Amino acid sequence: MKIYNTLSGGKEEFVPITPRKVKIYACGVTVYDHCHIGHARSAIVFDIIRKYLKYKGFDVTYVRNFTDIDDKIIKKAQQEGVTWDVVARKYTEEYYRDMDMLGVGRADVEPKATDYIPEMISIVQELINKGYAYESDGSVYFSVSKFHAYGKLSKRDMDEMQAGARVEVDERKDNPLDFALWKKSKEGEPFWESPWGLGRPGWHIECTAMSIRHLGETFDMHGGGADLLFPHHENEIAQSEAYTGKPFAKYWVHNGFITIKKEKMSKSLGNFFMIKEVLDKFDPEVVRFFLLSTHYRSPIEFSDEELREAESSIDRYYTTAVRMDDFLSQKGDGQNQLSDAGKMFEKLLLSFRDKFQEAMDDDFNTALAVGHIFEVIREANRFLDTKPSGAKTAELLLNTAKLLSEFGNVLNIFGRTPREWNLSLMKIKKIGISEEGIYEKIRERQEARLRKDWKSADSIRKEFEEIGIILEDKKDRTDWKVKVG
RNA sequence: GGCGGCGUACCCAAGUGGCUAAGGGAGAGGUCUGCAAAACCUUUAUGCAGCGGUUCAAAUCCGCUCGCCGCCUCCA
Repeated sequence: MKIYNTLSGGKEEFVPITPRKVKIYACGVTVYDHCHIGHARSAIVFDIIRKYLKYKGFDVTYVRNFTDIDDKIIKKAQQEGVTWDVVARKYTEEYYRDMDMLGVGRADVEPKATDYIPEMISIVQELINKGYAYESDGSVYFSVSKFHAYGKLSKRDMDEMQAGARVEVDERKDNPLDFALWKKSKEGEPFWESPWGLGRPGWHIECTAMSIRHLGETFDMHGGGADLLFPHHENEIAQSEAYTGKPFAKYWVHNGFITIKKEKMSKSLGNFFMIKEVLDKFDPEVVRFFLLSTHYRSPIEFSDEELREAESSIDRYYTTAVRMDDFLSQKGDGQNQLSDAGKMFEKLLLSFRDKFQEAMDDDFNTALAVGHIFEVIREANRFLDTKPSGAKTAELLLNTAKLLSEFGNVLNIFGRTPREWNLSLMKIKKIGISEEGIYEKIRERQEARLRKDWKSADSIRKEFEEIGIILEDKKDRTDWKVKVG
């Protein structure tokens, strides 16, 4: 399989350091505020990458950290008149709530920066000993000029960056590009004891400490949002490789941004949607599906309209699932031959696992994979339209359902029953009728239909339509579903 | 200024050298249906921002132009 590596700027054949094992470190969130949908994208992307690698048979160790001490947390704590750890705890809990609602799985290890202070201090000390870092007025800085490969990830030239002069000049630094490994704490700020006095870790050093501790000095994949590329990941590489003398992460994977009206969603622009407010209007599966319908490296435009389209797509799956379930719950008539249409469908079906994997093997092309899934769905519907029957057909449709759920498992979609999907839609769209109430009305309408009282039957259906429920008359019953899109 | 990306139908989107340019949504027509819905079929890009070039062959490679965006400062 091929993965795009930011370090090389191209797709590379994926070869794990240890055969069949993959070690992934993804940068998580700084717990100082609510999570927005951009955080969700990153979490979902790496969740799917991890799932697919497992599906392919790799033994995956996935680490995703929390930054629970930094300037923003301290600022927030001061604003709210609480201590930093209260803020960190509050937003960590909120992060978990959001992720649970979204259906994003936990990482195997979810370390917090402040649990690794001794490790960080010892790395910083070693960097000083090796001459890569220097102490200045109680803080410690990494000397960028000592690490000659600096800029290799973000493809930056140190001289040009200095010419850019957008870096804050700090008297205590030898070079404006040097970054803090350890920061002296000011009066009233949280602190830990260190050889350089009271202070706290710089932003980047935590990832070095935690990834090395849990994954080793060199590991397979390091990821995060594209905005972490510089300076965060560049600095991580510098301090980690200077410290160990070994290559840090082999593959660097960065997800693209979510945009609103073509602009990057960000806190500073104020154009962001919190995860919980999106989930107030859309089912979590819709959000996940939407994010997977565009390649993870591309920007993705976020809007209600796009989400409604995603909702319609998912509904198409569940509608087809009902048709397949209906067939499977029927008794076969003993006919044990597949029709010509069945044979053609069977042949086609057999090719789809390869197609799905081929798509995912190509830098996790979920958009293409989803396209293939909908081809299966169309073909399944087409086959069902031929009104097939028999045990062989049942077997074929069972295999179809299994295949779709196999793919769905990897992408974390299609995991529910059609009924669960519709009940969830009812809740989200705030349709004020119970499932019982629906069936009662359906029975009433059924009686009218038997009397051929089409007027009454149609008026009941009209009532349903007005509250957002669609009735489907079938051979032996009437089904209901929530109107989507 | 430096570095990077994008521009594919009405909308979203895959495709990065070679069969009829995936898939979803929307629209129109049809089949089915008491009528619907769903499903299926047909239809909506002789063309992939524009111009030029390389090639037997390009949406796909190269050059230029136009438009949009990102990073270079905390940021998923």
